[in-house]
Amino acid sequence: MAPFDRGSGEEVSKESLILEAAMDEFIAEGWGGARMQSIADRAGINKPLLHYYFRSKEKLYRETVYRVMEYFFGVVMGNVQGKDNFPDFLRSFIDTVVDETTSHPRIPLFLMQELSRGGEAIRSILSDVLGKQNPPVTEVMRDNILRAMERGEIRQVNPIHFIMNLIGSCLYYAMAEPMIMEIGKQIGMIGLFDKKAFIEERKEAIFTLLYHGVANE
Amino acid sequence: MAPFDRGSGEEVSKESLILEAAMDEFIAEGWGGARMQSIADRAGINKPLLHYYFRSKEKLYRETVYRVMEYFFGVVMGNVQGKDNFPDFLRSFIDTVVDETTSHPRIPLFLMQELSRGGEAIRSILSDVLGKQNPPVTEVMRDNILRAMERGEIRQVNPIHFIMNLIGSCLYYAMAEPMIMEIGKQIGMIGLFDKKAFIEERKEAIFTLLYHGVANE
DNA sequence: AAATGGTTTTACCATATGGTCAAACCATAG
DNA sequence: CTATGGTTTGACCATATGGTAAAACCATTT
Repeated sequence: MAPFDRGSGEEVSKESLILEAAMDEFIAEGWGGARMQSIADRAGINKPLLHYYFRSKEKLYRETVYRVMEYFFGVVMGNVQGKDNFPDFLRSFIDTVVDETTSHPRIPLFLMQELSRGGEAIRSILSDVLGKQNPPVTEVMRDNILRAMERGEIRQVNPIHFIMNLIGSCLYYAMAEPMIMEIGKQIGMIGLFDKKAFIEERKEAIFTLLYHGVANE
Repeated sequence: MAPFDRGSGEEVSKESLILEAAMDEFIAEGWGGARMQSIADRAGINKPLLHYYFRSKEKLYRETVYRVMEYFFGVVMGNVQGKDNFPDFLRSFIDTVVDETTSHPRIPLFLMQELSRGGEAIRSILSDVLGKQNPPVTEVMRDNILRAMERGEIRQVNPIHFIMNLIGSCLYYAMAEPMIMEIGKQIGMIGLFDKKAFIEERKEAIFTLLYHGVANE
């Protein structure tokens, strides 16, 4: 299911159509390169109608960022909460983020691109989105790590660094795929390429590395 | 030293000035949002002069991408080659990439942004840049990992996955700093903030996690 | 001094851009 | 049928964009 499908069967609301189109355009062209006309074209409508639904480019953009983050953090939350066992938690997070970003690689790239605009927007939106979850995913993750440390299951680590390593590892492939393929070819490490198998391998590799990295043997 | 300084003392060549300005602009606004006028302004020259030195926006852009990659891969190469001991190699790589990306966070964001345009350009440029190094950094890294595996110093791992986890971990903070700060605040994990100390902590955290992750205890 | 050749600037163009307005459309309610 | 109110459209505007032509500048050579 694509990020903005309202799910409810046949009819796709025009707003959703536009937001899907907007995301495609913004992610492909960047904020400054995105053209309202192109968004309209992608959505199969005309430009004035765009402005009818979303008054300005800025508003449409912010709404896009908001929905993307809400969607993404929602999915992660859904798969991560309730896992009170550290390996399960770790596996769920990795599986979710890797699967999600490889099937929608535009999402992390879009957010990164927004970060490269300075990060003001993302900061306020992030605080909005997290504020609406309770508890926020971020807290759930921190607590999982803290609890595992208390139980002596893992070494003492600073959760924020562990989380960064985890997220960085999970996002990198989807974001940098074209580079990875080139490097893989260069060093003869990627032969005939079965993407699905590679993704499974990837998830396993991340889990093994990070789990061994923190586990008290 | 900034990426494009020609180093040679007082005089800064006009090309370098322009490329610096171009990078600032492209990274802040994206390919489509970057304005030739802004680049000219940043460089303190006028627009026709821009076209005099770099015929078109496309050419200026490609040149920027090329130099950024050449610079970055060069720096990494310089610090990583000759480290035939695995922990040294790992430390050098982490130190280099973390320091480099935190002092020039625009670099990874710029490349990611280029990836979000589709990755065609980056693919061909990457193959160019790696082709001019001999051996290419990528091979040096792979070989370091393979040798450590042969020596039984580390577990059997797929080098390409290890490299991805390594790069992902090293890049993530610089790229996502505004998000991290927000999350850090949310989960009360970042107090009064000493950035320099945090960076050192970060490098240590990456090294410890990844080294324990692969080492044969 | 005159000529040369690289550099810099002024004035400009065709086109594309975000955005608007008023008219047209169209389903539903009275 | 007619009125209502949300939706859709064609025509349009002020402005900004990448790019160019040609003239002016200026240090060096002859």
